[in-house]
Amino acid sequence: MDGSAEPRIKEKRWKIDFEEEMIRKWESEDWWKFDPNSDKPSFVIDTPPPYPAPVWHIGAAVSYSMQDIIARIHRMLGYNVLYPIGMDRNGIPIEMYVEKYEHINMWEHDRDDFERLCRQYLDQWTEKMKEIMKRLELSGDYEENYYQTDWPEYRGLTQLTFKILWDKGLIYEAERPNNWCPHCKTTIADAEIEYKEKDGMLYYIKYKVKETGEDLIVATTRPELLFGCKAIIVHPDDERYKHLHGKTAIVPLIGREIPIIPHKEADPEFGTGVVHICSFGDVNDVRIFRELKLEPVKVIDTEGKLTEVAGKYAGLTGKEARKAIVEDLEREGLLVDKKPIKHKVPVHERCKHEIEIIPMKEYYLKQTEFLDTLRKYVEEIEWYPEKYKQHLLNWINSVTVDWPISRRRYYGTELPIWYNKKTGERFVYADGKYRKPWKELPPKLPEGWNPEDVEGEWRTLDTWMDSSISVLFITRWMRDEEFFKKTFLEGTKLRPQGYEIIRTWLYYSLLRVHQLTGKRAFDKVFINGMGLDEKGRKMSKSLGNVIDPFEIINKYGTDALRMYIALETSIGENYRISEQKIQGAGKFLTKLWNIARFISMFEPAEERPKLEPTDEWILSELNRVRERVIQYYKEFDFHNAALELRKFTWNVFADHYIELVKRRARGEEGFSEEESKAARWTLYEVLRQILLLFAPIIPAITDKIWRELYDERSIHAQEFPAAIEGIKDYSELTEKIAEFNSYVWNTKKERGIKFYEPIEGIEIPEELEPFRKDLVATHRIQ
RNA sequence: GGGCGGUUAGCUCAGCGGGAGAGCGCCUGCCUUACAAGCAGGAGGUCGUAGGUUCGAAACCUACACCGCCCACCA
Repeated sequence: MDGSAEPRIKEKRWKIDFEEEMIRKWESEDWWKFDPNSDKPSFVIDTPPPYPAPVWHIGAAVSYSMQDIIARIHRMLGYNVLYPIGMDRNGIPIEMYVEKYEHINMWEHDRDDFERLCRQYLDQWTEKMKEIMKRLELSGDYEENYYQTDWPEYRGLTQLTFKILWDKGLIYEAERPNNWCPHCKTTIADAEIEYKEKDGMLYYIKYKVKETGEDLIVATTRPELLFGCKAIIVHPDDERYKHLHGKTAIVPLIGREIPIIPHKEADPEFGTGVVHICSFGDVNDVRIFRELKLEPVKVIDTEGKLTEVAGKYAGLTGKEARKAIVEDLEREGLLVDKKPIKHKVPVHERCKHEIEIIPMKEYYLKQTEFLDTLRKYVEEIEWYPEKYKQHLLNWINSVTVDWPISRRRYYGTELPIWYNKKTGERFVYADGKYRKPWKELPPKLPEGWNPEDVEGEWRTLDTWMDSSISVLFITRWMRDEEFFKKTFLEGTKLRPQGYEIIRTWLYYSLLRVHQLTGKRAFDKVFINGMGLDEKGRKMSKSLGNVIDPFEIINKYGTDALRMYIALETSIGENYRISEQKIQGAGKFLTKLWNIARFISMFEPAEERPKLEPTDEWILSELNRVRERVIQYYKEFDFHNAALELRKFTWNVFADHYIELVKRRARGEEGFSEEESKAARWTLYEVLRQILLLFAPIIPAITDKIWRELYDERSIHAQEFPAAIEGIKDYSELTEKIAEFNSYVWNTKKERGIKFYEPIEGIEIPEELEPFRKDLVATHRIQ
């Protein structure tokens, strides 16, 4: 009989509409859920909770797609995968947004109402964000294991960790010079600082030496800080100034007498080689003040304005003061020179405003004493790719001071502290329930405290205090012992994230989880690269090269985007996003669809028939590919898996095997029913395995075909296929077969014979003898 | 200043001790009843520069140049 019929797959090509159809189907299914009762090993993915925003960056879409590929791979490898979707909603960005668009000032607005406004916008965006994530085919848990970092349940846990660490003596309060953002009006940690190259002016200012009366020229970019000047340093070996060691300098304008000290931090090559040490121009000043036990002077206040120590300049902003002071110095002949200079200034990564170093009373979390343990953890973790291990080590090695964790902001988790105004005592209380100390009392007060005298803390915690325990939250630490054991204690824990938050999210997570549980937070860390534009530049609003993921998805579909991701991005490398490439990757979907459509014309053979050598060849080649692909998957290398699979599917299976068995499958050219059945069985089997192996990367198209041809139950509920047993291994001959086919096609072309017309005088090489019948039929060799 | 990564076909990149490769683009011929978003064929590179190790180097070593990123106390 003729084994072919009308194809069961009707549409001529894969349509984007099918993606939405699949996504809707998945929503009502359960294969993506973590099953607490399963005996399978747990695999926990501590996905980065995105910060909700009205639009999403294509780079983020790519990163999250990669995480989803990893999740799907592990389900199909036989793991019980916990893949929660979370939203990070605490912190400055939403506050700044509300201030801008509601035209209000946070400090002048009622706090309750301000928080309500924050929540209102966040809720709106959170829903939008979930929609985007679903449309990206992210198979995370949006239900039972969904979370938000501003949930009472989450914030309550953060407060509980504060209390635990407080009781352990790891948190303390101190007044120290801190990074202060005058724009956000809060202290920030070193990890939140970045450096920006700026044009500045280097001013050469005349100091006097008291003992000798000579001039001493100091070069500085910030003359307004001279009110905080407490010392002059010169390099110990600098011949020009050796005679001044131990002498006294007089600060211009204010006449303060300060010591001249030899110190190796002064670079003889820079400026005049003379440095004035002021509170506080930079971390160097902080260090030298501490080293020399100098008493700091507060020159800049929390508003970024000069304090009363600046006399007539008090109340001016730093910039205004600088201008006025420079003018005055110039008038009095104290300014000898000024030169433009390019220098890097520290800015707050959130708002990009220059930070000041100001002594503030804040709470600190001890971290320096844990660095050795963290270094050990870093070595134990499996890194994908390995090279980012060094990034974290570099950061750990640069940590020298404890982490300031209190923030002067509103939308965050408050420090769970109450103060007794009468006695000055402090009460730290938390039990897992979220409380706002500035508006409510704890369930109990220390003995002898009168509620009338109690004042609650208003400050919030650094948002990294919340997000750094995400892995504990999702594994239900302190909330569900059994779940925690099954996931955190017994499971494999993966942290996938971008490299830009290695020193924050990853570092703080390792630190905090260790402090709280004594355990290493993760077994594996996967660092994804960053999306650049076609020319290799960062995407930014100012360059106007930002791509909206929805533009791409509406045009080419999510599967095409994901195929592009797998094909084009090496693990951990930055990648260039170009529409052309996404379009190119999408071509494979059409090809795969048509392969399936072609195969769907045939009756599937239920039982495995006796196979022909050509069938054994493609199956043995498939066995090899299958093994390599699964190995790649285990190493998170879906890039090479995709390349391998595409090559096999397109350039071996479609181009050669399908061509070789077309006629046999149809039962033409005198092939027997048994022989035809063998071809049909093999076609279905190879496609089945290709679909399974491709499913994590292109989930919609593979599932659509799967359901049409194989099983109504989703392909994503399946495991990867096993090797095919009991066949002769012809995989060594793949090259030879391809070469022979090319040779015949070439010859026909040279002789002007159409591909489907017969040809004479072609010898079949001896080693291809087993495939003679299929070769003869395919090429119509006479 | 320190560290890491890179420099291979027009573009993007893989290869990391014995045949210089892929995708996209380009050229030529084909509507061969799965697929023209396809099929078949083809052009194109002294593998950044200079040394060295080796029977043999794009790959290993050294130096240099250029590019990118990270860290750091340029006041």
